[in-house]
Amino acid sequence: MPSEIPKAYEPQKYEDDIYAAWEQSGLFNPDTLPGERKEYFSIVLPPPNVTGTLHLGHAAILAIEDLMVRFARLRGKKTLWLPGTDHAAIATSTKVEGLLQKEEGKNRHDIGREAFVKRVEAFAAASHDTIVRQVRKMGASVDWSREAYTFDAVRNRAVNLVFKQMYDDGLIYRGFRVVNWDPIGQTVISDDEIIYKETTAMLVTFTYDQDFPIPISTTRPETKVGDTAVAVHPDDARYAAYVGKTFEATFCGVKLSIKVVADEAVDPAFGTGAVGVTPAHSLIDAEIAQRHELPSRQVIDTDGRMTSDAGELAGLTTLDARAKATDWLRAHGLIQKKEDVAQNLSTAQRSGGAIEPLPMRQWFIGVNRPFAFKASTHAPIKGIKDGQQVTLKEAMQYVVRTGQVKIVPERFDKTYFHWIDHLRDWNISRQIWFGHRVPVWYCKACGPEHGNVEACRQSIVSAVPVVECPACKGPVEQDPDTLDTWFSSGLWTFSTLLNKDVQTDDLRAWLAQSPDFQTFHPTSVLETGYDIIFFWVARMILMTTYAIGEIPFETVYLHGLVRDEQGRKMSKSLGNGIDPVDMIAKYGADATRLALVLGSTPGNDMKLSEEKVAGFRNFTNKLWNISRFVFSAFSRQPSAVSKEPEAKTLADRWILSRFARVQDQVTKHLEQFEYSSAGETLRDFTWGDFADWYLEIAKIQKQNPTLAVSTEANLLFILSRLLVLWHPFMPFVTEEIWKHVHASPPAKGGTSGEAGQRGPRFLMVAAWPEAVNRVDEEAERDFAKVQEAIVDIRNLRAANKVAPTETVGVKLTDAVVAEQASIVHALARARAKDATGQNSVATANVVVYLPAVDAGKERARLAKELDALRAYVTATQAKLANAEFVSKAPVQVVDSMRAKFAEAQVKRQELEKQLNALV
RNA sequence: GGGCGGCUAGCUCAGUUGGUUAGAGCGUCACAUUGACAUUGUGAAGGUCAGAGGUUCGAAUCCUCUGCCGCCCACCA
Repeated sequence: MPSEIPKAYEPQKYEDDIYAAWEQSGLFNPDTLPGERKEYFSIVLPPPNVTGTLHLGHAAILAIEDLMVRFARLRGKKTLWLPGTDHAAIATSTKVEGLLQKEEGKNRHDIGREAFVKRVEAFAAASHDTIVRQVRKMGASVDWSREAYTFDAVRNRAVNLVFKQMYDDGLIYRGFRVVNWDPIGQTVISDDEIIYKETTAMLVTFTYDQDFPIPISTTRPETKVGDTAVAVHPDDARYAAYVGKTFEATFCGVKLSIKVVADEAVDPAFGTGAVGVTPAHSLIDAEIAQRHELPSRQVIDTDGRMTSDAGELAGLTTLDARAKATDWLRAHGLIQKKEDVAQNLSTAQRSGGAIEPLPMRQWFIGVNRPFAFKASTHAPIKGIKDGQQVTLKEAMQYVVRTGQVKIVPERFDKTYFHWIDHLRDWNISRQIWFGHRVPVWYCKACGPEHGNVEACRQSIVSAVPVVECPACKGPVEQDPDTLDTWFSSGLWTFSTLLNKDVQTDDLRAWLAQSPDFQTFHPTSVLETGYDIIFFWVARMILMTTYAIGEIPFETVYLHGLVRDEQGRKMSKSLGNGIDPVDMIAKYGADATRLALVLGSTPGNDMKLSEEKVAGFRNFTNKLWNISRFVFSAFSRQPSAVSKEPEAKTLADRWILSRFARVQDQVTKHLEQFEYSSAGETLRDFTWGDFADWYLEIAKIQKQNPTLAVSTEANLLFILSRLLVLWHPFMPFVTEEIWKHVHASPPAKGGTSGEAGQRGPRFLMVAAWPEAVNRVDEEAERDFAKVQEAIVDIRNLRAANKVAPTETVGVKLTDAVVAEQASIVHALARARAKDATGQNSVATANVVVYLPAVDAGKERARLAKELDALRAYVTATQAKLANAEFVSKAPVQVVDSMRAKFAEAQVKRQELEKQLNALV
């Protein structure tokens, strides 16, 4: 009953119950959505790390995606938002290792692989519940019945199948090369997991020994015991005489055999223009070495210590060795120069360890290797034929270039292509224990690791566990490495849609037997922060186009990162984080969501402050009170409740016109991913037009018996539709108010009757309002004048410049009916006070009359603009008519002149029409 | 070194194909308010749209250059 609606909206009272009711209703599940839904809309939740807690990045993802999803659902689409969590191999492993060290002073090797993995899994399971609870708090309408995990049995099978397929296609290979070794995490990492840190380093210029003719510069003297060459630029005259020669030198007790080679990679202007080449410990040097067939000598091991090949430096850490090597050089008088230089130190994203390039045998995905493309029969990529030879790089570029995958905002296309251009083969094996194990087995008895029986030379790659060597029936052991976590994430859009009950070793057959996949793939939108465009977005495109011949999603929507008031990234260590969980507790999920969506545009970072959230809490309360007024101020006659809107007064015409316009704009904005604009349009209408103006007018209109019913009908009409429009932005408060919209009015005598349901019980499955053609420009113009007049009157009255009985005029067009006079009149009275501070009871005579004065201003403006245009048209006409000019000007110039001219002509005609309408 | 973005009111930001007098929220100030809401209402002040040049009848918007801030990529050893 209206009188029972509390004065202020307290989100904490309602949110949990509403969410529980939604969840119970089955409406999150597309299979149990009401009505016939032909089109689908699907989106996967970027799986939060299972060990994490909800931060503002997640909150932004949830707010925006829930907005997309609820909009789609309200528009009658078969809508799936699929949740899940990410095992985040390295991140989780590192975290648990840290805890283990802290709590028990042990490392993972102390407790062994099996025990360690168990521990990680226990930890993951516990924190999984936390993050999932927090996702619910945000109001996310995800289908929990389909929840997936990147490291569960189904996803593991998918990973193994794709691995095998890639191996069979020659895309996955095992190679021995210089990789990024993280000595702290004790694993290799991919190029994308490196973070560069600005540091200063000592650049030392020296020669290996007294007899060596070419000085070189380095910041890492200790690695020079592994040098096998000195490279110079081919055009460098200083060293031309030495190129091709080999010199013997002894450095720190190591006998070096240094060949001088010429290579384009060397910058002759840097340092001495000569580079000591260390093939084993520098990627660039390894490439030089490959070009010149130079030998490689490893002098650093996986613990970051010098190997026994490092002569006097053997056994030292790299830092100690660096000091010792420098001392050695000084002692031998070989140093020519020492200077500080700025340097970008490579560190591991997760462990922070300084990356040590080491030559190792690892698994890679070859991005430049051609393979026979296998097209999808379900949703084929346009333009790549079945069997066509393509590379992964080409496929990744192709789907974006042809617009089959659209990136919003568009400018990230460039970032994406730039990344692909520089992409090297992707190192997918990791030496950590937590993660999808590389599905490769080696024969213990006769495999390449232990013998050289011909039949066993190949690794045994299999999607299903291998128990014995197919060749010799001997025992096998699985590759100890695990896969990069992004390998499994890359399959996410389709691996989450696989039917877990199907047993098959053929991925395509599996997909064919998975109804969810058939219905919901490719997904409609992938929404995430731009910071993981390479890690995730690009990898999904790579994996999905390759593995199933489909695009993973049609649109990529990249939101900006949420920063604090000083523009810093939110982080725990800085202590500057606004905790969304706190915000929800304090201001409600709706306010938190609004603060994250309004005032932020895709791809641009946003700053968030608590004040902003508080501001939107005020708005949720405003909407609540608007509803409270509408429900309580009227008798709620059934006749009004079920009535269509009726424009009896100017104010009615105006508000219905404005609403029709707003409804249309909001729908368009949402369709175009302009969420902030959609929300702002709605807020301005709701607060500014509807609450501040129409509600005030409604108070007056309802006193007029001939207007009471239609006014109520209009209020209810707009309010109920506003709730639908607002629902994707703030689902909780709108859902709560919705209950009142459809509650029956109190029966005569005071007892409330049976709830007379009209429309669906849940707002979340109400119908998105149909577009209506009710825009009434005349009413909008007239009402604007009334508003202006009212404001003028108030100001004049406030300044006591108008006597209480003075007449103030406002001109309206002929559609004005008698009611308008009283409306304007009453509003002026309500807001005016005389100079003594007393409410002025004496009525200001506000009369609506019809002098044609106020068109003057606008006419003058239009005339001015028109004059300018006319002058232009005349001048251009002359120019274009001038054959001499045209013959001199290039064709394009003349064409663009003509186009502009035509445009100006159209514009001129429009203006003339407008002007004539005013006269 | 290469690329991308930003610079609009005190603060945070909109500004959608170039077009009336450049907008919103917060903040500030003034006024109002017993009846939907003080989590309120009305109004005001506050902007040479970073700078310079160009295209145009007309530029915050398009082009060129410059400055400052930020991000991404590369990694000169």
